[in-house]
Amino acid sequence: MSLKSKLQRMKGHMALDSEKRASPAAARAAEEARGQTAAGLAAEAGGAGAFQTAEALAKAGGVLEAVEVSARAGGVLETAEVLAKADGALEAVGVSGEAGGVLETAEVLAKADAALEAFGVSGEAGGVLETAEVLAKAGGVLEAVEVSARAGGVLETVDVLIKAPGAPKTSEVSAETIGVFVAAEASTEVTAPSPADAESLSAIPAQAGKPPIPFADKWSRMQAFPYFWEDEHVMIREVRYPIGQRHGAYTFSQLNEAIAIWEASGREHPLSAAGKKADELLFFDTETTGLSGGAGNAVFLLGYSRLEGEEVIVRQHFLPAPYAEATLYQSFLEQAQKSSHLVTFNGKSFDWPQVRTRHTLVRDQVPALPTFGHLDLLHGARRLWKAELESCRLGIIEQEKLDVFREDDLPGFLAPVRYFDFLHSQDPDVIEGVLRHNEKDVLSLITLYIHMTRLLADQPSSDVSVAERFEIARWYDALGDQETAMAGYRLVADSDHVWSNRAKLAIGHLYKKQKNWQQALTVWEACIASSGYVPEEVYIEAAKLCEHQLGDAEKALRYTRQAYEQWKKRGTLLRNRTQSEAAAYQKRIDRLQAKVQGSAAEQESLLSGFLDWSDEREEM
DNA sequence: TCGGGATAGTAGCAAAGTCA
DNA sequence: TGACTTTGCTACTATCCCGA
Repeated sequence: MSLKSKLQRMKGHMALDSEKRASPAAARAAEEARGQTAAGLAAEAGGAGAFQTAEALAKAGGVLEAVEVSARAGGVLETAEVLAKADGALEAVGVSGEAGGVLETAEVLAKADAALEAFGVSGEAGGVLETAEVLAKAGGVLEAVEVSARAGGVLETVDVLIKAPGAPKTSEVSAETIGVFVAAEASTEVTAPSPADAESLSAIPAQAGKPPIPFADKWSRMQAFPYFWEDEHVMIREVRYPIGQRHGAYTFSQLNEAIAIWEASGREHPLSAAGKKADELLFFDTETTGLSGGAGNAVFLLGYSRLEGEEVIVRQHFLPAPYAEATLYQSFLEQAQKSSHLVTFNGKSFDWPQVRTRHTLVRDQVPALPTFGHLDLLHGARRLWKAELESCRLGIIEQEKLDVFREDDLPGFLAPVRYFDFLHSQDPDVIEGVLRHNEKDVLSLITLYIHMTRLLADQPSSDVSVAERFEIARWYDALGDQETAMAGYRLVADSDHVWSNRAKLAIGHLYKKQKNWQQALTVWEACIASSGYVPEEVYIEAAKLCEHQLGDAEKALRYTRQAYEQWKKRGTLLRNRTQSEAAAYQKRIDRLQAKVQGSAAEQESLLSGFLDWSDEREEM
């Protein structure tokens, strides 16, 4: 049975009246039994007759009442077993779940091939984790994820499923899940609001001539309101934080300090915000329906945070239906144009190209995208922490560097699943996890920017590791800021860190660029004299300097031989490289040898000439 | 899974200097 | 004068790895 038909079956169960499923005779029995239930069975529930009564009720079609009674009587497991056989699975789990017997019930139902329904309802009853574990063992992995996603227990479920024997990889689950939902989305209509939901529409004041917003009260509770344009609407969620609010290691107000730091430093740097105001920086992140890029991949959420006065405002523009893209961009551009620079994490490669691609499809209807400046923090983060962190994903950096710890965060790979589910149900509860995930992302971008600024500006109060200091110096070196690079390298060179000699090598290179040959040689010779590991490059650089700038071929030969000996000892796994490098060493040695011998012969010749001349004098 | 930006490494070239 | 070496630059390629 396909997931879609299972879901429809599930809905069908919910809608079916139990009497219609029972025979007319059974319906009459149920009427009688229910009368008894209401009148007297509750009182008897604690007695030994509860189970039998429940069985009778179940057979008579009074499933719901039967479970309620037997659950109170403590006979949940047995009742559920009977009910499962009686095709009353869905209701049984619902009630027994509320009665606290979720795990046992689900186990029974899983065996009765009613896994999906069991999980759906028990998940909603709060027993997601346990149920998922049971279902995973019962082989209902994919269904477990699908339904638990609806029940809001995604993270735990996935965790359980990954650990379950024979479970597919997370990515496989999500890929298959996405596929299922894409198919479902293509073939189903948006669910009409129930009478209860219709009632909730009044939460947002009715606007003349505007269509009603499904689940308006839920949107309202999530601080989201509709934005109408050209007969369509998108939802805009807005959350405000006081500027003094802390997010991880810093308060938002420290963004102003970060900008002041760049102003004061006078340094040219790709991450510099010198000359900009805080509200010109848009900390931006999107959520999309996939990773593959191209026009088939829609951006359904444009989120950003921005300092505005004494507040940080998170604003999220959400696409409630695929046909409202023009409205999405119209609403976004109205706000975004107030800023001049995007600050993103991998946004140069991912987010912004996606936005550009999708905007192209509606460019005739909406304003052009502004030509933003763009600070992409990914590449800087990688420069600083590539050697130190297992990965430079934002989540890892948050934990290791920013003191930001997320609780109950929705994994990014489930965002498309949730979105397709939303398109199906229009229920904002389904998408809330994605909005909160995005909100955290755009807030963490502020914290990350403050942190990186403080490191790069080498603030006295910032706790910079030696490794970070070296990478920062290397960055300034690459940017041509020799003074800042030199200062950083010196601190590392003077430390007892393993990278001390790497820093000395770099300092020598800087002196060499400045044509300060003697200083370069002094640094490299200090490196050679050190007790730590000396890269061969240091010997070779010293040799080049001695040969070409200082005219000391003998010293150059000595350093080249030292480098070659060390290189031979160290060895290498790459055969071709070994041969070519060995040949290069030998060639250099031969050339220097010839030079040394030549100069010795020349000296001898000069000396002999002098002696000849002396002899001549003496002869005179 | 894929696109793309950044980085590192390499190749090619011209210019300058040195040397036989 | 030509061969060789280094330097500095540009262009290209390979690799990494991040986003949902």
